[in-house]
Amino acid sequence: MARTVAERADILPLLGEVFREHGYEGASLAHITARTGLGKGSLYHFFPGGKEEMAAAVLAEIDGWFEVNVYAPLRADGDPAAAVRDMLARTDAYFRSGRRVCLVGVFALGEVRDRFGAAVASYFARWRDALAAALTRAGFPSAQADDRAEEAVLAIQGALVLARALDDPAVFGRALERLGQRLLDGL
Amino acid sequence: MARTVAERADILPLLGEVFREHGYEGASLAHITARTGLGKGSLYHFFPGGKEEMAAAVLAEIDGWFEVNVYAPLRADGDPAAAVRDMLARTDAYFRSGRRVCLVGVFALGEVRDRFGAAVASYFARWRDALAAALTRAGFPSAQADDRAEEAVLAIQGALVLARALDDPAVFGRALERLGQRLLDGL
DNA sequence: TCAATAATGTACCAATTGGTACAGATAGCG
DNA sequence: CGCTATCTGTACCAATTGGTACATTATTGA
Repeated sequence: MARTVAERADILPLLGEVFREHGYEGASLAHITARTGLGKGSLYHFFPGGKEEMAAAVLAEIDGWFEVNVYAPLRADGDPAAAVRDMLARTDAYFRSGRRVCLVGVFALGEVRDRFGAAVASYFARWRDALAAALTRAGFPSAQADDRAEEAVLAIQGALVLARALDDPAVFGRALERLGQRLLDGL
Repeated sequence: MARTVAERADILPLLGEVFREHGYEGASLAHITARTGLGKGSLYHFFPGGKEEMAAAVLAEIDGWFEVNVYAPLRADGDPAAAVRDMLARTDAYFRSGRRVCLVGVFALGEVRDRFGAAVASYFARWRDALAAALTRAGFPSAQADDRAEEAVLAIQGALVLARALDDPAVFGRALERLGQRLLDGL
């Protein structure tokens, strides 16, 4: 029988797309096999735990990507203003300028939040805290940094919801624009 | 056989809860019969169109509630500042101070958006436009009013996502607080 | 080359899905 | 009372759900 895929890691992005589009419950094995091109045999070989393990692996991969590309740079020494601008640019790229939905946000709203609650909470809490750390380094008092960071993380999620609801990705761009102007305002 | 319910309208709030908690796909007939206490017979008597008709009816009911209690007051003559404060109070009450999720937002993120796209888009567009109208009456230039209105609607949705993700309803209260302070700032 | 391991397709499973059909039961009304 | 329209439970349906079992095929390292 034909060998299809080399690495388990190769199919995580495909899996991510399926969960993003259909949510956890809606992502049926039929959808998954269709999108990944893998039969049940391969799927359950790579993920013996079934759908739950697939979703957990996808969450972990996303978490890792954000840790490396978004959170860590925010915490690192160096110009905090540049770090914030960088974060916005990477966020815009990741979410395809508002055309892509946030898997973690989708999971947060669904009943699956109970199953992956820790991963979901950690993703957002670390984003918020890393941003707050950058703002603190930039010179804001701790309370103000926390407040602005929470507002920014929340605005990104809201912008993704609204962009998709209105079918207008530009909403997302405008939200990031506002954050770029206001996050570091009043230093 | 026992008569259970008098009005079709009486079960819409129950249906709304089920869709809110499980999403469209996740809201199985089993969940629905359990929550409403109605058997399939009654359900399909009230909603011959099945789940789709149930979801549409719930969306219409929510839409109507917001039209009367939120959008119309924003558009009406009278003190725009008071209207905005009123909107925030009603929003806080409706979403149970962040403990309740927005059904329309949930639908917007899911694949059901394609099915109910018009209703979903209209809900958010009318909210944004009604708020922009109030801000314009308050004296803001049109462009600024539009920008602030979009930001506010988006912040409300984002706050609901973040509140649920972090399992911390207080996030929602803080977001509304910020909106109250900033929406009318700089007149 | 050849065994061991990794990968894969297929057939199968019980449970659940949304939905239909319909025979009863109930309620309101004259 | 009795008639009619409304309501409701039950049995049933084909399709799909997530998951298992297993024989077969590739690949790899010795």
